[in-house]
Amino acid sequence: MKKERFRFDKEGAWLLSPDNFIPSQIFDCGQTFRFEQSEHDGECFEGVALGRFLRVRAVGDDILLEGVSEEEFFRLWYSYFDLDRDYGALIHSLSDVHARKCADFGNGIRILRQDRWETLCSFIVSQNNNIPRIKKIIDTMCRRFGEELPSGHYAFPTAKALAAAGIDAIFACGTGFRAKYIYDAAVKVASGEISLEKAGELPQPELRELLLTVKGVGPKVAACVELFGFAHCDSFPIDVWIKRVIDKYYGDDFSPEIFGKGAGIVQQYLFYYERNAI
DNA sequence: AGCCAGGACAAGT
DNA sequence: ACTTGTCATGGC
Repeated sequence: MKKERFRFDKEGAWLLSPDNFIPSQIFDCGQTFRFEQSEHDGECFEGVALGRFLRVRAVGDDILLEGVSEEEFFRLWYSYFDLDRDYGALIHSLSDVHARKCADFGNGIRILRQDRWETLCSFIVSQNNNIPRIKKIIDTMCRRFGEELPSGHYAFPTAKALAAAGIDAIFACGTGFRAKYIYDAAVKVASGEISLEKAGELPQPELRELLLTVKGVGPKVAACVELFGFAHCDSFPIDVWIKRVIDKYYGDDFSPEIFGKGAGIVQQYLFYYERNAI
């Protein structure tokens, strides 16, 4: 987005008539598990991201990030909301009919560039689970092992904190059989055996290989971590919903490549449409 | 009661 | 290289 489309005042940071930015679609499309709709005028979502409490309000055609300074906006949220990407151009470039229909339906979605550790841990929790329960489990883990913020909310627990907590304490958050997986990921990251910082430099195939060394991380979880944590927008997570989509609209010889560059983003349109428009 | 959920793993063909 | 049972838990 161009710079004249932002404004900063005592209320916070404003996105002035942003393109392809609908909070309910961004926060409620299954990419993040830490935001909830709240009671305010207009569409409003709040939650914790990047170690900070954030409230996002739609005011008319504009979006307000409450209490966010210009410095903080460009340091954290510009990248978090992927504001450099032209989603409109991507949508218009789609030649596949069904994908285009889904993209038009979910045209307010943006792929969040989330914290890598939080993304890895959250999508381990997600396996064979449903979104409301994933949110509940993650909320419990944050309350028990995350740092309390000035706002009274809780940050996502660090890998070090979860490694120190141990399997039993992680299990007690309701994680079930995933507790040992979360613990393994926490130990690998906390010990430095896996550096998520350095992993950002890796090309996608090598990053995939690295992620698969974590117990409980298979192709689907790895793809989600690549897409939502590492901005690899060609990574294409296939879960039970996308399997259904492939069976219904495409076929056995389906390949994400038919969507061209940015197939992972298209996947998100397909996912959102299948869950919300049917 | 049985099935499903943003799956992965181990054991068995 | 594929297929199948298992893994916790809660909601329907």
